[in-house]
Amino acid sequence: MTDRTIRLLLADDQALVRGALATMLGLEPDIEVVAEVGRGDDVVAAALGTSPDVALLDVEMPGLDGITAAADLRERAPGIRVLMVTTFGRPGYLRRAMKAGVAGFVVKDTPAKRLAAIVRDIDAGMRVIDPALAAESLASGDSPLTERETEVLTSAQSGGTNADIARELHLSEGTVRNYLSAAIGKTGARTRAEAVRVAMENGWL
Amino acid sequence: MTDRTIRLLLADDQALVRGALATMLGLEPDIEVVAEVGRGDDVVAAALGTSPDVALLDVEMPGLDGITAAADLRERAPGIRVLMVTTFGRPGYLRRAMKAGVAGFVVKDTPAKRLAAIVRDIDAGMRVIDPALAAESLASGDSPLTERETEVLTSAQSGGTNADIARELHLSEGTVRNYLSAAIGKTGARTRAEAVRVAMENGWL
DNA sequence: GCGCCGATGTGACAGATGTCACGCGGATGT
DNA sequence: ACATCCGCGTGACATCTGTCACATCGGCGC
Repeated sequence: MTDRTIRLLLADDQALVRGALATMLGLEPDIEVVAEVGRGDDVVAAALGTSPDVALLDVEMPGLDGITAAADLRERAPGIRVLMVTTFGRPGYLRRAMKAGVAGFVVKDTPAKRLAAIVRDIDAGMRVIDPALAAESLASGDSPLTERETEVLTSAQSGGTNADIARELHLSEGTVRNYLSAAIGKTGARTRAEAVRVAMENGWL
Repeated sequence: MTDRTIRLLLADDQALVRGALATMLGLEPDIEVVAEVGRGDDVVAAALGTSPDVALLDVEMPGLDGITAAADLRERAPGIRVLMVTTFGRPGYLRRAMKAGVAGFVVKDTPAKRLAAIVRDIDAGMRVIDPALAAESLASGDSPLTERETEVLTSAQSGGTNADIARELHLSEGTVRNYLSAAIGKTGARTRAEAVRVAMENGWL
């Protein structure tokens, strides 16, 4: 098991970051970057074609978000261990990522020097979770919002009126008002805009 | 002038990205990374202490945003040429960055291989502007919002009521309503939330 | 079965929001 | 000097929002 080369798949939508990470990790003698993709919906195909040991996925990607890509990967290529890397430490991301069966989750604040070590740990079968994020996740807990409330809040993000939201979700305007009122109450906000902000910050959307 | 080493200052709040860029650019024989900072308000001090030729600044940073940092740099150390690098191609950023006197502006979608070449061009006195961004900037034009309208919209981002905004900006509630009404009209929106979204997308905030 | 809860809806009401007309003063350009 | 624009404000008005009480219906647990 020692002296083996770790085959790595890299997925990040920002070419500059992707390239820089590839160069940096490629310098490690025991790591070989075998695939680089910039879209979430290219991940599975690249993985099947290059059979990496570890897949390093960004959460935010066009086409398909990293978490969904991770879930797909688990289904189509269960042997590949996934390490999620993300810009923002939204607690909701962590929860969803864990459900998708990822092996590790770190934020981009992690010192660059440590990344190679983390990749090795992941390859060795360890779980690596950013401790600050894990704490945040426990603190913020599960979403208190029901499915409908979440839908309504999501629809409210774009700034439409109750009538707009009602049309979009095929509900009556009064019902939309009720859900929004409930969501506002549960988030401790005083307006819909504030509720949207709070829910987003907690990863409930 | 040839065969000289380009001294580079790197500023990005994400340690992973910063480190990866430093490693990658450090591999170039004619580039030396002489300073790495993660906060906008550390840029000037680091620049004065290490006298770099080129400063590569991210727009989004805690403490002080990259554009303001670039303006400060221009004042305190006018010899240093600034290259802005950013995640999102908000047209407003480009305009403000140009006003701050930066020498180059590229998005993080730029292929990693090109970055070293761009740094060399910047050092050689060239201007490097992402062409897609430049076009977008022309298309979206200058902000139609007055200073006050912009302030009120900015304050409205957090989701507070008119009364909250009035308190924050020391205005009367009626005045806040007027500015918001004007901003809503100018952005073609129908609610404040929509106006905030439109203004953000156009880089007017 | 019975109770509870979430989804859905209605009606009513106070308060917030968006629009409009209008006023005043200061800065700026011609 | 004069017009014009912006900053700042007031008052009035229609509409939208947020809250509450209440009702129906379908699951789900016990």
